[in-house]
Amino acid sequence: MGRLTDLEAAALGEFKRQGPTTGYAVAASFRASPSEFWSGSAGAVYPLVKRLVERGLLEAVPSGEAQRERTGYVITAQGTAALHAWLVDGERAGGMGFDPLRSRLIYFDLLSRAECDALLAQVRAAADALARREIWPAKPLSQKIHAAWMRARLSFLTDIEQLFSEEFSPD
Amino acid sequence: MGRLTDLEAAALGEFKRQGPTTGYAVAASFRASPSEFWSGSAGAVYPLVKRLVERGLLEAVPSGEAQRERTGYVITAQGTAALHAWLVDGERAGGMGFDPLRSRLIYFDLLSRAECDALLAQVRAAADALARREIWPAKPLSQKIHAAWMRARLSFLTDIEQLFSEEFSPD
DNA sequence: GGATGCATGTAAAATGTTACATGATTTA
DNA sequence: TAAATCATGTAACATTTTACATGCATCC
Repeated sequence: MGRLTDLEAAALGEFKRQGPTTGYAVAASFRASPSEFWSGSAGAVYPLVKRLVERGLLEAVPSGEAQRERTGYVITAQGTAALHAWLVDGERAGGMGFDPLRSRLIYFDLLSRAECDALLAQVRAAADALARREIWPAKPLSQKIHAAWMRARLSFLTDIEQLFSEEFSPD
Repeated sequence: MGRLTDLEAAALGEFKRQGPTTGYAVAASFRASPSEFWSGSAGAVYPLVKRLVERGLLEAVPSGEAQRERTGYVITAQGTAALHAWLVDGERAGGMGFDPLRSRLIYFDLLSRAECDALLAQVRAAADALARREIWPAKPLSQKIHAAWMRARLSFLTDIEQLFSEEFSPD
């Protein structure tokens, strides 16, 4: 048993979504993510797929007559159940997660105003670029979720800029 | 050389903030974080401190006459430089990070409307609780940053609820 | 014919989790 | 005096990164 890690769940989700597909394709999906959190490295994905097969959550499908080395996998009923349990886990879904800017802001008092301004400007530029980015899978709803996230992130940035300009200004 | 990981940087930041202090105290700070990302487990922190000392970023301070076993550490000039470099790294600061709800929403089509509503309700309850939470360190600015983040997260949630109610309603 | 992409994997190293183990001190 | 907190650490295990290695197929 044991709960799925986020990576395991995401991999199962991709196998579910993409039907019988390869570890390579799932790794590529991870690499295509706008989040730095999903490296999609071979060293992470292939052993992961192996473990999921051993645990009965994924199943290899026999390749008809393969001209090229290639193993397709599908999610099993057990795998779907495990993925579903991960999906509806409200406790974990309600966590704060990780944000690389938020982590830094805690120590913002070690920066000068100029450094702080420069940092926020770079983050805003990155956020603008991410907001414009087409995400994968190219489904309208996914794009809307991404847009909603980026909107929230930009409004956070605006609040922070406001907060810091007050902080630095003489009062 | 090598860039600092986020955990290394956060540890250095805490040693910097708390002055000569123990690994135990820094671990406790991590555990006090509202984010599930900072476990503050002994097995993570003590080996980390050891590595940071070996790399010359942290330095043990001789304890006067210690009644209890206890090693205090301070950040070195090199450590401060490394922490600073991490802080102003706009490229990393501009990343999307990890959000446990966002990760799940990608696979939202595997859920029924009722499950989806239940999940979002739980996440909203968690976000409300987090928004009210006093964070550590109890500095007004930290609290304001936390509040700004939670505001952004709640506005994201509202957008998502709106989006999904449109998605589920017959059109 | 060479670059790129598809496809799989491993090996070494680093990192982190979980659980255990110890013992002093402080508080109720 | 019992429980909680301070304080340090290790051992086994799981996971992930980085880098290497291979070979086929396709595109230019």
